Amino acid sequence: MQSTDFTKRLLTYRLSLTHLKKVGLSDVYSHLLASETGHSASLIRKDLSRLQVKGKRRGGYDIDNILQTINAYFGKKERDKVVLAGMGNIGKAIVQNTDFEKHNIEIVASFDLNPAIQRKKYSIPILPMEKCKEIIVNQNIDVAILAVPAYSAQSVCDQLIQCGIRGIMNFAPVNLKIPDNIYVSNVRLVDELQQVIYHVKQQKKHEDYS
Amino acid sequence: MQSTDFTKRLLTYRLSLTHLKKVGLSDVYSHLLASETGHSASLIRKDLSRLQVKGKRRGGYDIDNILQTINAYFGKKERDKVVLAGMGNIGKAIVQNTDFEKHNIEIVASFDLNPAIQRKKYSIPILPMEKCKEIIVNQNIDVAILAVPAYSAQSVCDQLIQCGIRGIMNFAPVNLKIPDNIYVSNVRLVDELQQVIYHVKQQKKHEDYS
DNA sequence: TGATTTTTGTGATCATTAGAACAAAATTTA
DNA sequence: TAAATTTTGTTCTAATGATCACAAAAATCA
Repeated sequence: MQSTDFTKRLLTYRLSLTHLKKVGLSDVYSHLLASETGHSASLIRKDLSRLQVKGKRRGGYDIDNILQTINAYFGKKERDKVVLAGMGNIGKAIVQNTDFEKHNIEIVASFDLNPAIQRKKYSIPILPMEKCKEIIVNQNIDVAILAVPAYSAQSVCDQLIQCGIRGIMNFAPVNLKIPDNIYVSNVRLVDELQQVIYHVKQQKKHEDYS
Repeated sequence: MQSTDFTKRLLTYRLSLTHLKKVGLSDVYSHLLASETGHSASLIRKDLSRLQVKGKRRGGYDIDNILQTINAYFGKKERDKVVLAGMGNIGKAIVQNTDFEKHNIEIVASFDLNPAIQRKKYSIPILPMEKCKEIIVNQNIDVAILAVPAYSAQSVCDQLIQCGIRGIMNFAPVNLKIPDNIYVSNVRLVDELQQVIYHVKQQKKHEDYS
């Protein structure tokens, strides 16, 4: 299973539209949204058409209408609950990141093997791994953030799936082995940076020839 | 400018291959690498062919050979240097993440407005924003990690570009306005998680119909 | 009112890319 | 040595997806 570009674009649109709304706009032309997001105007019109968002010819699209439709697309009626595994550097950063909360995503608990970390005070409960089944089953959680070290990633992943987790955002630099009804999104920070470095090098090389 | 799937796949291959090597293998079949990475065997053969990596018919590919070729592709002869802007939660997590170091990427310094953070001890120097030009120009840095709050992201981004930065890994949830010779990779943690949640919901919905 | 301009909405086209399929090579087995 | 098997390497095909281009609509202007 893999993510579509379409859903990714919608979230980009949402980001720009909330910004534009904050700045005071209530309507937007496909062309403006294009320059904000970096996607072409015609692609944006097609995406909106696919969402069945109607614009006014020569009047643009209603921002609130688009935003509501995008949120409906992602089924954001009630709060989404997730769990976190691993309270290392990345786990801490995630817990302290207020953006999840802003988008109505609640991290209900985190699991960590280290009892010292469990005793520290965070805004959410830090529990030993054994509690994971209890929380996931009782609170009916589908999605987990995996932020444990590489060496334990696969086994923690297996445990989470065992408990009923269906989707994982994985920060560990490993290619997880998973059944194909489980959705995994790999966040590879090093790879991402490596690609930026690569593209810059390429561009510089290209400039040298001109 | 945008990232290709090809380069992204190469890094996935690298990840699996280093793992397989560690486990004791020296050769690999396209089929095995396929099951490790989740890409199809024929696509992997095509990618390797494109890299001009030769395999032995019925003998598979030499792992070291692939790894060397991939590293050469990314120009990893010498150490790559980058700077970091922002020492909030994400900035700290990045500085403490040892994976960058492992891949021969050096974060040479971080910039932050807060003098209290500047005085704390980290493995790299934390400097006021004013020092940014000096560091970037003197050390000839091309790439920056942008981990500042959303409200200051655009202005810090502009400063970095002013100093000569050509590529940015951006963690701030904003669509940066940049000249089109600058490469930006957006790491949208909330969006990523939102997509996982979405796909799981979709799959569950789909199951209900069967 | 009629002409002109602006912007949406969509059909057609073009390009990219993944996968299927198969021939060539190499190794094993009988 | 000959047959069978396995795996690469590449061509062909199909599908996806983005852009182009233009018609329809709506608003402004003369």
